[in-house]
Parts: sequence; structure tokens; C-alpha cells
Amino acid sequence: MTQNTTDFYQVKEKMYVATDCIIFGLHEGKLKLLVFKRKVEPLSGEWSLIGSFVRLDEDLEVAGQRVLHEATGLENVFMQQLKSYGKKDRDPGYRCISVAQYALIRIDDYNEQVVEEHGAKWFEIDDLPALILDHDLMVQDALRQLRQNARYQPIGFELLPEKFTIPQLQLLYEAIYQKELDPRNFRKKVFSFNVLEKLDEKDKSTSKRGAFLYKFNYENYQKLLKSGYNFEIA
Amino acid sequence: MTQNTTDFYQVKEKMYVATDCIIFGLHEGKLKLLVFKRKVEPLSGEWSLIGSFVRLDEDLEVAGQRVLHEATGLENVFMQQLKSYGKKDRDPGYRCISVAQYALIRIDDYNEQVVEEHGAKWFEIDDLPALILDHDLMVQDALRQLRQNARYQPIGFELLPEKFTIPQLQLLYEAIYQKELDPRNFRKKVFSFNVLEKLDEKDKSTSKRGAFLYKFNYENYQKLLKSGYNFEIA
DNA sequence: GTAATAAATGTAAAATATACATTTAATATG
DNA sequence: CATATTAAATGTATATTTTACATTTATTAC
Repeated sequence: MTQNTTDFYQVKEKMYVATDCIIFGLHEGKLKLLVFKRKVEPLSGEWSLIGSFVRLDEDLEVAGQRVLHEATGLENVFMQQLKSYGKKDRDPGYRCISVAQYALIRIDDYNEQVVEEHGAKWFEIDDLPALILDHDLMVQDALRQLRQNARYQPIGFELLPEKFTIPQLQLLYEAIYQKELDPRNFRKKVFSFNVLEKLDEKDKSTSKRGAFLYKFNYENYQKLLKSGYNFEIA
Repeated sequence: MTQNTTDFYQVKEKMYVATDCIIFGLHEGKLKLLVFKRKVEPLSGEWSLIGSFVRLDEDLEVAGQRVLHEATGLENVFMQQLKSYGKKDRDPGYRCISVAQYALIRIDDYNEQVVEEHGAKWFEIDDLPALILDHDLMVQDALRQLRQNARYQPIGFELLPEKFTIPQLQLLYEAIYQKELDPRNFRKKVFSFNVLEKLDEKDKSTSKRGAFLYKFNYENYQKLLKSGYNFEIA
């Protein structure tokens, strides 16, 4: 499958810095990861995270946003640095340190065409293909950190549309933690944080009765954070 | 104070990767940070974290251990990656990404002489001098992460000698969280984790009665982690 | 108007966290 | 050797949080 790639290996006499993006999305209550079919040698045709070398005149975060933009067309996406991967043999071609950054996007917002154009595909989190190099490790680390961060930040809101219902929010957390939650207890908990604003609209796409839409109140969230509170949900 | 360093600035045509170490230690119940008086231009004479460029044939973690060893003489120290700092202008001399790693060491183990030789000094955490570049930021980030991690890992044990007393352990957590803890509740909590082994020895350095020494049981800790438990203390 | 469906809600029991004061072991001192 | 001194060690009652669990409600489709 993978052709002989020996030609592409080169002497490691220079240090490179790359950034790789772990792109999470939510679709129909499932947490997904965006992976790309690699188009260049070596390892052409293999599944991979999307990444790029960091430019000399470019901040690290800017590089992450650029990669994300080039790959998806999206801008100003929620993105957070995970950690850097620096085993000396992690990349057979270069001596390369990769700074992994993870992004959360709303799949509904997403221009599906751009995905196709880039040979990209959304995979469900528990059904991922093998990825090149140490990208599998990056994904596992990112998942762990996503779960961890979701305990203390309303990070999940990045994955939902601006207006969302409580059942949607619950599905999101169930997807992140891979565990069913009790709807009564879940509501109690999220309301207790005082960061949801109930709207006068309903979403009737999933039931006859319809579920009220809410939006997130960032001001109250900021207050909550300053008061040292833990946004622990699952 | 700082002399004119213009001579040292150079064209940024190459990417460098460095690692900087945030070295925490515990001494007399106080959490301290090891900082170094910089000996080379630019910014000679200023306080700084200790760091080094990462070598081409060196894993990132190995680079961290090397820096730590060169600076303190210690080996196999607990060390954890914090994050990478990559603003394009963060270092006026080079285009340099720095991977920050933080270490926890037992100041008693420590060869005080080596510290002096390197122009290093232990500062109390709430009385730090200004550091060069973005090192202040690194320290603040590291402190936040130390506090965060201490909630879920018995990270604090790295800062204590192999044998320690409960009051010592409590002082450590009080230093990390900068807050007084109730001795009865603290004991209940740490014992509930089942990771302490009581020894038949006492430490009588702080009281006539003496306090029993304990050691940490890594096996039980591993079990605890696998069962998904939270090692939350403060 | 009846059936169907997901949304919305409350309460009691269990577990956990908090607040708080006394006794104990060992040494030092007169 | 009796007493004073000191930090170590311990238990309990209360408040808070978490968990478990079943019914009613609003709306649409037939």
C-alpha cells in the first residue's frame, strides 16, 4: 500500500518546527475527528492530521489558525495548544518538533465541500483509522485533555451552534465522556452555573413538543471563573 | 543595568527550538522557584529560567533532563511538559520556539553548592524577581498547571523526601494552594486514597512526640488511577 | 379527539465535605 | 520523678452535594 519512501528521507541537519491540528467536531450527537488523506510523499495516501511548518514570521497560534483555515475555510476557531512532540525519531524525514493544537468546531457551520476537496473525512471518535507518525498519540492526548478541560471550562459550547437546547448540550457531554447522563440531574447541574439564557424560541426538529433554545452568557461565565468556581459537569 | 545589547540581535532566518525549565522546590514548608542569573549577552545579569537549545539528536524530554542536570547535578527528576511559547518576537535575538517543562525537586536532596556555582537562587513563589523575555508568563502558567495537576495526581510527593510525615504533606499542599487546611479533614482525605504506607519510624525534628513517617505506595496509586479516581485534595 | 413522543420537572436517600475541640505521646525542666 | 510543654493524632455532628428514580406536559400526526 505505502510505496517505498526511502528517497524522501534526508539527513537531519536542521531543526524544523511544525504544528499539527486535532480538529474535533460534533455531528448528530457524536464527537468526530477530521482527518486527511496525505497527498505528498513520504506516506502519501495514509490518514493523517493536518499540519504545516511554522513560518519564521508567524506566531505559533497564528500558524494553527492558518492551517485550520487552509484546511476548512473557517476563521477564528476555538483552538488550544495541547503539547509538543519531540522524539528525535518521530518523523523519519526531518528532525521536527511538532506543536499539537486542538480545535473544536461546529460541524453544521462547516462547508462540507472544502472537506472533500482536501481529501478529508470526519471519523467517529471510537472508529478512527490508524494515523501516520505519532498522530494517534496526539489524538489520544487531545481527547484526554478535551475531557479534562471540559470539566473546568464550558468548552463544549464551542461545539454547539449559538442557540442550542438542553438535550443537545447533554448529548454533547455524553459524546465527550462516552457515558449516559441523567436528564434531571444534568439540567440541575447546568442551570446551577447560571450561564444559560433561556430564549423564547423552540427547536422542534426532534420532537413534537419542541425543546426551548438557550444561549450561553459569557459575562456570567467570566464572573463564575473569577469566583474560582469549577464548571464540572460529568 | 542592562547594557546595550543591540550587537547581539541578528537576522531571523532560522528557526530554533529551546527548552526552558521551571524548577519548583519545597523548603521549610514554602514553595520555591529556582532562577538563574544570566551570564551571557544579551540580557546578561538578569534573572532567568534555565534553558538550552534542543539538540538535533536529542529527544525533547532528554533535553529537559540535560538542562536540569547541568544546572543542578540532579538526575531522573520528575518533569512534565507545560506548553510551548512561540510568539514570533518573544526573543529579540532568535526566532525561537521554547518548550517549557517544569520540574519538582526536593530541596533537601539538593546540592546547594551547585546552585551557587551557577549563579542560581531559590525565590519564594510570592516574592519572585522579574524574569527575562516571557519567562514570567511561563512561571505563572506553570504554577497554574501545578495546582491543577496536584488535584489529580499525587504530584506533591515528588517534592517531599521518600519518607515524610502527614504534617509535612499538609504543609506542602498548603504551600501549593496558598491556603490553610484542616488537619483532621486533611488526614481523612489522604488516607482515603489508600496510597500511604505507615512506617515504624518517627520524625522527631518538629515535636517531642514525633510524627510517624509514611511512604508512598506507587502500586496502589496505579490501581487508583486505573479505577478512574480523582486524587483531589485541596 | 386520541395516540404518540420527547421535554420538562421534584424528591428522597446516599455520599461527601465541612466545621470544630480534646486527648495523647514524648521530651524538657525544675 | 512529677509537671509543663508541644505538636501529633483522632471523632462526630451538620451541611452540602450527588445520585437514583417516575410522572406530567406540550405539541403534532393521524
